[in-house]
Amino acid sequence: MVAGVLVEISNKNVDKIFDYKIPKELEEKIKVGIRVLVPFGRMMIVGFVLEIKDEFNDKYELKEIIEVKDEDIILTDELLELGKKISKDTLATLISCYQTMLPKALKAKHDSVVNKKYDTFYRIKGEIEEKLPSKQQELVDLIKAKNEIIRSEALEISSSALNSLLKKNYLEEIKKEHYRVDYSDAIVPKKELTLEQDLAVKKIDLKKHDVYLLHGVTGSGKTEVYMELIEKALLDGKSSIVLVPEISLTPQMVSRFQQRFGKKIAAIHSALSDGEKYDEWRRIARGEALIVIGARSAIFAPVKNIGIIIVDEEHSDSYKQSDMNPRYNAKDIAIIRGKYHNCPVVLGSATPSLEAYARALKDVYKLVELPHRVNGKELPVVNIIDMNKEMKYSKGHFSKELLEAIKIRLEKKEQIILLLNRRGYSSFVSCKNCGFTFKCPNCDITLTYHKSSNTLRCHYCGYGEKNYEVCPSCHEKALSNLGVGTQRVEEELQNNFPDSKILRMDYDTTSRKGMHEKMIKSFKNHEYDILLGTQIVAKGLDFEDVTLVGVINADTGLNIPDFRSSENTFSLLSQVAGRSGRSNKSGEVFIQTFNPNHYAISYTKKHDYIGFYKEEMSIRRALKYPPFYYLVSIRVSGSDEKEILNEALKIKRALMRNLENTIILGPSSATIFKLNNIYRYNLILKYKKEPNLLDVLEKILDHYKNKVKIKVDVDINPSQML
DNA sequence: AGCACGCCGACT
DNA sequence: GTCGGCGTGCTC
Repeated sequence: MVAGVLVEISNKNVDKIFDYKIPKELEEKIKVGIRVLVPFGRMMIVGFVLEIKDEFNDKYELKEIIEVKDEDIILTDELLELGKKISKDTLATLISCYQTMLPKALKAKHDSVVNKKYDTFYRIKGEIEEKLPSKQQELVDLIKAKNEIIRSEALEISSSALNSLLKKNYLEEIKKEHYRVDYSDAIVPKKELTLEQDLAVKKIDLKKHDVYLLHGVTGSGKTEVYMELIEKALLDGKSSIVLVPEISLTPQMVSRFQQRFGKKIAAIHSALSDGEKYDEWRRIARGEALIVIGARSAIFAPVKNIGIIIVDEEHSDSYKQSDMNPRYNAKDIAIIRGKYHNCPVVLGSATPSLEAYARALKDVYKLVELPHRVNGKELPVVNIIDMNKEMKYSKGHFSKELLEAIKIRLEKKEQIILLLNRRGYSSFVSCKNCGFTFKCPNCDITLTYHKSSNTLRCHYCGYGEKNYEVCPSCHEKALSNLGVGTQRVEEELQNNFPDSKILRMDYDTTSRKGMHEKMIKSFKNHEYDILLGTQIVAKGLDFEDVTLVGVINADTGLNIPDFRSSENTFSLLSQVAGRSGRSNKSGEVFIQTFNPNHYAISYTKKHDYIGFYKEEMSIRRALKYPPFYYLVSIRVSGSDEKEILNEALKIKRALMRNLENTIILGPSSATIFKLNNIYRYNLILKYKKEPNLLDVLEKILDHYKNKVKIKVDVDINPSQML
């Protein structure tokens, strides 16, 4: 017998099946989907068994498999097929796909580090006829009563009694695996659904595959809908996967699932150690955990009989892996798995991605709506503050209106959330007088300021011009590059309200394990009056006493050199506005901006998703961006700047020769042009229909696969354009 | 990935 | 003449 093995080296040259003889003594143990140790060249390497066959390849002598690494199958047929599909769609090596599907502990470099832990239990073995000393008898009685007993409990009674019983061979020893993560039992029964929620649940057919877009305003109770659907699947004996953008940022969501479903859940998050992740993975594989909740990679959870897949906050770009291969999108994987299991996939959001909403309108996805808040209240009133006017009176970060509103809420002892938008911190030039920013005439993307050359450049097409002294719009000498730090804003806030208690939450203060959760708890307990933070404060948090939300600088996000910057800004502002007035008290929102007329801001004020959608779609259509066109970004990087640019141009020419209906932009320098002495150039492809595209790209990658000095990375449907 | 083979430059 | 540079190719 011969096994086809894929070795654990992520390199296009060895990304194929190598055949090995199966020694007689291993024949029983070798199964498709397990890992084995094989000799490879002069090395010993772990690989995955992908096929088992009879016939020999007699061109050369085959080597033998050395040993078996797994007793149980770790890649099921479904996951094996899924890996092949991802590899094909993303042009990544097959082995890299399998590796991302598995927890770290199952990868070659780690598997000696993580050990399974066991608990020892004892049971009575047969009849005991002799008369036992009292302590031993006590122990025997206890074990008889409980059927079995854990070692620690036995030791509490008497270690010597236990030892004597063991010596006399009266006890049977049982080893049970000890999981490092423990969940308490379910304690909270389900809430009564509102009519609207109930209707949404009924629209989703659990018996067949369809993709649903659940468009529910902030506070409309999407989570209750998810839980009801999961419960229905559970009654049918089926499991579920729930994806959330970043699980460490949504502890409230996890705890609600835990309270409702108890030990049936497995929460996979970054705070878990490799060993803990491994334990969770095995609990899932054995069917002990039926509800998996986690970030992007949780879509690969080894659940068997899936009844529903939920992707919460589907507009989030965190579902796309963009920093390494395979550059996959968990939403795509969700749909593939949904088809395989013939179960629905529910994409939920208050501000759906344009792609998803466009598909819903075309009936590719089924649209389910939750237009009202569960508390029956209207969405909070949003006030837009024109900071161009404000800046004439004060030089701080706060407008008079916002300060006044904070004062009133503090007096009423209500809570406040302030968002300092730090996304797009990269330098761009804007006019302090009129708010003018420089845009690329070809791409409608904010130009990035390059200090060294004093130029403004477009990172899409490479367009560049010299920086200006005077604002071309209002002719004032008021151009500057903007940037604000949280500490400075905190100081200013404290000076204005010396008696208020301010909690600052950003990536610096929450990086320590568990800090984020602790902060949320203390804010919920009213230990603080004001929560000041970055994007973190916008994510699905539910604070009853928050009645005022302020956005200090709505603009920075608009100036990110990315065609999605308006969409992302609209989405962020809508999300953070939704934190206000979630219980009985009605809420209000203040948004400070230098662009009060920008549509991303004016539609936030009106809570008008559809209006925003229509306006943004017309821009996307005109400029040939998704969802009208598909994008591919190609990055060429290496240490020799001239050579890299040259190769990028060669690739462009090759693409132009082989593709008919594709627009090719660039090469242009990447946002971070030089990183660790590696230069990076980008090409961007836009196309509607190009059947040969994957083949052409594959050929280009093949051409560069042996070149050490030049690296070519392809990102299909990139989520951001850096 | 890791290792051997092989074909040109500066050295005991 | 040789030691060693890393560019190229191969691993069942």
